[in-house]
Amino acid sequence: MSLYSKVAKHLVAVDCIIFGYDVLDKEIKLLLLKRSIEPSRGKWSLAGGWVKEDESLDEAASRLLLNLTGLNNVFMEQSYTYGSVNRDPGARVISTTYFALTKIQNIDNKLRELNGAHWRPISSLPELVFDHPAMVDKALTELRRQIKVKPVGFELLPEKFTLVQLQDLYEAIYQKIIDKRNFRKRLLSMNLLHKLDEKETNTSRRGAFYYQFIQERYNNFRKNGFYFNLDVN
Amino acid sequence: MSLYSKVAKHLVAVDCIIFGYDVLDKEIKLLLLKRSIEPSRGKWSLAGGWVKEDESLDEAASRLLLNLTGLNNVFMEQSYTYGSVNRDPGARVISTTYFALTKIQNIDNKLRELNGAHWRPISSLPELVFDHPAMVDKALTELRRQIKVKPVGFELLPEKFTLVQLQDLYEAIYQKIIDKRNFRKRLLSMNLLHKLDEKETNTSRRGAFYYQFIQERYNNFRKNGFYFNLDVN
DNA sequence: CCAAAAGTGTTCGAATTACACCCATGA
DNA sequence: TCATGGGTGTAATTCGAACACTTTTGG
Repeated sequence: MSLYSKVAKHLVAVDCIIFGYDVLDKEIKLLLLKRSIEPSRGKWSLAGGWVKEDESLDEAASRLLLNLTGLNNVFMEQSYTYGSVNRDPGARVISTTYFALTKIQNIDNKLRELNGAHWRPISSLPELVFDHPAMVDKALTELRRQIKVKPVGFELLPEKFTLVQLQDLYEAIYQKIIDKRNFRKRLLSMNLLHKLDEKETNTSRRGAFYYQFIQERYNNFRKNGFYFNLDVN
Repeated sequence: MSLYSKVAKHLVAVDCIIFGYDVLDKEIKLLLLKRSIEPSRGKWSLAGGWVKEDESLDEAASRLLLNLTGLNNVFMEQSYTYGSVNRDPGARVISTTYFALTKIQNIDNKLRELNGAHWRPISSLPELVFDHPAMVDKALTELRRQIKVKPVGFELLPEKFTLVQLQDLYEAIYQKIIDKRNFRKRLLSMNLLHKLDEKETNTSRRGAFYYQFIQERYNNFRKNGFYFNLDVN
């Protein structure tokens, strides 16, 4: 510390943009909280917290997510660092955002409620504090970009899912209708999916087969890229 | 400040990955310095500095670039924030990187030399301190990604350039040979370039026509994207 | 007149898009 | 038996990739 004395130090926070996907109402949702402290107490915000002296930014983000949802080992990636002097009216705070993709049905709802966190669809978000709307925008843009190149979509679905559910997810993210036959053709040609014998029978009489992704191929795609381009300008 | 008392504060730095392109030897270069302070005094590093209390991260990065090169209003974009606890052996420092694209011939060489900064080709970088190699890698990946989607390549070229020079630049960035006819076809079909009457006559007897980009269309492309895909796997 | 770099079109194959009907099932 | 959502193939078009020769000019 002595080496770098006489230098300004800063409050550093981490804010998490936690995405979830609701298979039933086919909407991308964000996990949001009501602030319990001033400033802007009672307004909605992303899940945020301070970075401790002895933890990395990544660790801080994971800690926040764990405390809020009970989830560990979730897909999470740094998005952007917000450093305007007056972005937080309470003090000069520098904040790094992370976006996480979670399986909505896996989170610990006791923990969630204890923290006053709620899922809200991105199509009708409440008013967010500070520059949190910009944070959400940027993370969403990043999600749309990445989903073309990594199979991140699956992080949002349950372990077993139908092709219809998978397509619904992509349509929700792109906000665009996708041709069913072309979609299936592309996906199945990747040899990424394993068809199960089981059917999902709640949404239709006929039932739709469940699929799982083949873990090995999936990991490979995560590393080397995916190229599933639905070319949404 | 009082509102957020009792919270750890951090040293926050900015590091700039400053790219330049040398038309003559057709290489992408980085502007690097020898550290004048401990730790690692004498080793090479990116241009870095502390973030002041009353400036944003963006401002800090611009200030560093200005002090080092005399350049203002340069293409500069935040890349990533590095927050491992022990990344800097001297102290716990959180550092946000920015990458800048500069016209190598426009920088103030007096200032540059005064600061002990040198251009080094990315193909043979000296050993860099700390996690600076990772910072460079990430910025380079980002540059390669962006050049497909925004016409950022032009930021690295002089105002007037030949099609050969432009292609050389793309080849330097991609490390890949591009078909001359296809390259020109694509580029000219975008109506982005304006052919001048003047020729560059140093590199050939015949001479190659200079081009400029059409500012209006250029700005438009920067906003809305570009789709200049040379599809490098 | 020749060496050296600039400039210029066409063909082929692959990939993407558009598009409509049959199937299985429970009520 | 019928209403509902699940599942399937082919033809047309577009786009990207490959490829070689002519032009200009200073020495």
